[in-house]
Amino acid sequence: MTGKKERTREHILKASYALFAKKGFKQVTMKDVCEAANMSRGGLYSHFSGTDQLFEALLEKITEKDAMDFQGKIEKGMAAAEILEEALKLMEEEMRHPEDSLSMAMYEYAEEAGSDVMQRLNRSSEKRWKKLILYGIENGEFQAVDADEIVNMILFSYQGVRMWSRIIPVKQKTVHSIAQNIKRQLRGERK
Amino acid sequence: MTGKKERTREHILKASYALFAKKGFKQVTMKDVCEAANMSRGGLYSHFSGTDQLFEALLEKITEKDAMDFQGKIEKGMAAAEILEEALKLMEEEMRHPEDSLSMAMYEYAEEAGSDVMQRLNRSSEKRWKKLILYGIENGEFQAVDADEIVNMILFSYQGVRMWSRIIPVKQKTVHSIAQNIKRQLRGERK
DNA sequence: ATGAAAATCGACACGCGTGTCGAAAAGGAG
DNA sequence: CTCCTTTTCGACACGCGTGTCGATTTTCAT
Repeated sequence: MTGKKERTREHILKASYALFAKKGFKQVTMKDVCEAANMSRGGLYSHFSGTDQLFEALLEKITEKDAMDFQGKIEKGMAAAEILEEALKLMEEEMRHPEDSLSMAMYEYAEEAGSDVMQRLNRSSEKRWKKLILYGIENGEFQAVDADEIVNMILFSYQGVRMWSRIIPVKQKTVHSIAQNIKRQLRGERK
Repeated sequence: MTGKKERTREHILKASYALFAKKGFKQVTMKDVCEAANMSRGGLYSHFSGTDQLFEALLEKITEKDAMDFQGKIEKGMAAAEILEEALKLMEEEMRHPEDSLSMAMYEYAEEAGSDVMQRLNRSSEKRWKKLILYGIENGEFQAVDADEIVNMILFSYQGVRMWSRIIPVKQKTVHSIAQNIKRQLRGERK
């Protein structure tokens, strides 16, 4: 008996995800949301006071989901290289379907709402990746290059491609060669 | 005697550049522009029918300026590596002052107006860079790796950093190491 | 200097999204 | 089933940006 409120809240979040992914942040109005969720403006406002709060709730829900990701795999004893491989695959996949990702909405939101939330999010991404890389170094799978720098490189390259792939056709090959480049640097290869 | 119209047109473009750089595309209203240019709404509308047209005019003016850039230097016989160095320096500089660049506005504009303009712009960037790289290969300065791939890598990495640097603090070192990476790949170095 | 053409003004009506509020409906504990 | 609480509804007033238009001022060739 989760309560009606909780249930419609989930319903709204689910409905709005699709909207934000498709249209970005600013283009989405409360009117859009209530249409997508099949409810009235008044009803919607009693759950979320505006698109800002709605989007924040959405972000929270999503990030808490994949926060556990790396950590769990590390604890299971999976090889760092393998975890990396999976993560890169996932990112490549995301880039093939940019219209399903929130990256653009996140950018617009950060632009409007001030960068605090985004900086926090970014720091948490950095932390997760750094942990993975240090774990890999410990295991002797990765080379002891500057972990922070590599993390930055990974995150920025991907953010860039992810965002622009919504606008400019990005070739499979380009994405792939970025991934290769990352792997090569981590392995410390000289070829 | 360039004609009043021409002159105020330039004046408007100049005033709006600062606006677009600071606020992006969508946040800029015709009202903002006429305030910044010290003129009335009616007057402004007799020059530009809306922010779309205004921004397009601005883009055109800007891109035609640096279109000649590489070509001119190549013709002067400057070394490819030196041209590259200068271009990278310029980009690093731009990233230190993201609030003066139109990158965010360009992205928002593309998102709204459809990607045609942006794709055209991108193709022209690609062409310029490719020409430079081929020129470098011809001279024996660069290695004959896949030119298209490298160009893509350059453009995407920079776009990504450029945009996110408006939101997330980007360390000097990160930007620099991206540049290093590009140079290394072009030189075909193995270290 | 002068008058036709060009450029500018600012008030107007409009569309759209917002956030609120009292009435109506649905929920759910006993 | 009943009754109090929670949730939903949709109409309202508001703010803001838009694009237009006839009146007014400025420009510039003669």
